[in-house]
This record gives sequence, C-alpha cells and structure tokens, in this order.
Amino acid sequence: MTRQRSVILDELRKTCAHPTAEELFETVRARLPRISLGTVYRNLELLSESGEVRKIDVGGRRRYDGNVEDEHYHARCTVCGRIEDVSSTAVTALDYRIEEVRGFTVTGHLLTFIGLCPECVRAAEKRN
Amino acid sequence: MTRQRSVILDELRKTCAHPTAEELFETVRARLPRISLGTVYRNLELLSESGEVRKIDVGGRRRYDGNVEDEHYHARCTVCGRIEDVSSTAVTALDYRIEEVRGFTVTGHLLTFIGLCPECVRAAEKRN
DNA sequence: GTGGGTGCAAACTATTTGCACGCAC
DNA sequence: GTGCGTGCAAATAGTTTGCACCCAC
Repeated sequence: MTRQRSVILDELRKTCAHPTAEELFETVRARLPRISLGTVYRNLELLSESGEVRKIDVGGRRRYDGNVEDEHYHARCTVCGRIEDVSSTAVTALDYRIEEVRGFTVTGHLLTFIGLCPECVRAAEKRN
Repeated sequence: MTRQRSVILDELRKTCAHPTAEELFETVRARLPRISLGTVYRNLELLSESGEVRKIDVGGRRRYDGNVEDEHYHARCTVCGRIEDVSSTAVTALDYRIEEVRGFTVTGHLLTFIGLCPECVRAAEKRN
C-alpha cells in the first residue's frame, strides 16, 4: 500500500460521485501533484482486484465506486452520465421507488447477470 | 434503408450471439465484400436510435442485440465475455433460475436504472 | 443534378503497457 | 543493493468522423 494507492483509495471513498479515472486523477493530484494518470489506472485496477473498490462498467466511460460495504445498485442519467446510488432493498422488489428516493425519472433498467458460462466452468475444472 | 443497413440488421437478427460491431462486420462482409467497418458502426448507431437494435454496453466492448421484441435480460460470462439471453419473467422475481435455464454459474448481477436525473429533467423542461 | 450514404483513412478517446528511475526496505 | 511501484510517454483498442465519391432518385 503505497502513498499513491492510499490517497487514491481515500479520495475515492470520500466522494459519492462515482468518478472516472481521470476525474479521480484530478482530485488526487491536488494532494500528490506528481502522480500520473497511469498510476491511477493501475492502482484502481489493483484495488478492484482486491475488492476494495468496484468498477462500474456500464455505458460510456468506466466509473469507480469506493463503497463496497453496502449492497447497492446504481442509477445512471442518460443525459449527463451521472451515477447515483440506489439502496438494494428498494431494488430487490424491483420497485421504481428510485423515482421517489432519488428524483430520477426512470425510463428502464439494465440487468446483467455476471458469472461463468458452462463452457468456462468446464474449462476451469479441467485446469485443476 | 440501404442495402448495407438491411443486411446488417438481417445478420444481427439471425444470430443470438450478441456480436460486437467487428464480429458483425465479418459476417456482413461475406455478403457485401466491400462494406467498411465504419459503415457497420454508423448503421448500428442509427438502428439503435430508431429502436430496431439494442446496444449492450456492459463490461468490455459494446455488443448488439437484434432482438428487441421480447423483454429479456442478459447473462455475461466474466471469462469469455459471451452474453446470453435470460427471459425477463424468470428475472423479475430476481431468482437465480438462470443457473438452471442457462447453466450459468451466477456470481452476481449488475442492475442499473436508466433515466434522467432531476437536474437533467429540469434542464430539459427549461428548454421547452 | 442533388443529396444522403458509403468506403476509406485519419482522428479521437479511454485505457494499458514498456521502460528507466527512485524510494523503501 | 534489490525490487516493486512510479512517472512518463508511447502503444493499443474501440469507436467516431471528415471527405470525396457514387448511386438512386
């Protein structure tokens, strides 16, 4: 955990804006003027592998979320790309309560199940 | 609706593989050898605006779906990136029935609500 | 002939990577 | 000293765009 990595993580945790790597880079640079964008990308990748941050890969540029404690989903504005948190309990019922809670005008939702297809499961088993 | 556009749409509707622009380009090229990748991108964009195809922007490269009739969700393999359809009825209950239906080992799901944030709604209203 | 759509190639954007250097141990 | 992580810059990948040309009307 280098100085750079810890500042990146700290700044990401401080915000609820789900910044892009570049936005985060700007913020971090205020504290570490010599840091490079590459370092930010590299560390975000490492932090995401270790489960300390979450990538949000959905429409447009990648965004990052420093909140991995609370189970939650996201609402994305189709115009400005802004991403806001939505509590997962409200969502579990697939209720469009987000409209009330966040003021979003929800036009749809994007649900993608993540996992392993049968082939990749088999391939992984073969490797062991 | 030019020859190119109709062949692109036709090939996309024929497959259930949710191809990338480039994969689709290869398929279409078998019928229209002189078509260019740029044309494929341009037409997919137009078709998606007119609602005839759907973009799947979730993790990795963009993929396209020619099936806009049936309400359905997607399952993405974290290893090979493959995307498969999941019927929306099974999903509405947020059941992990995909495991049974598709053989996927589901490790999680990605739910994103799409819409307009309050600011963008206000901005849009102001413009009218 | 005119205009929209095309093929081609170049541009652009986001992200990743190679390399030499420097700091912490 | 050694090695990992950095800063920098170049490379890569995916997508978009400018432009001249052509075809359908």
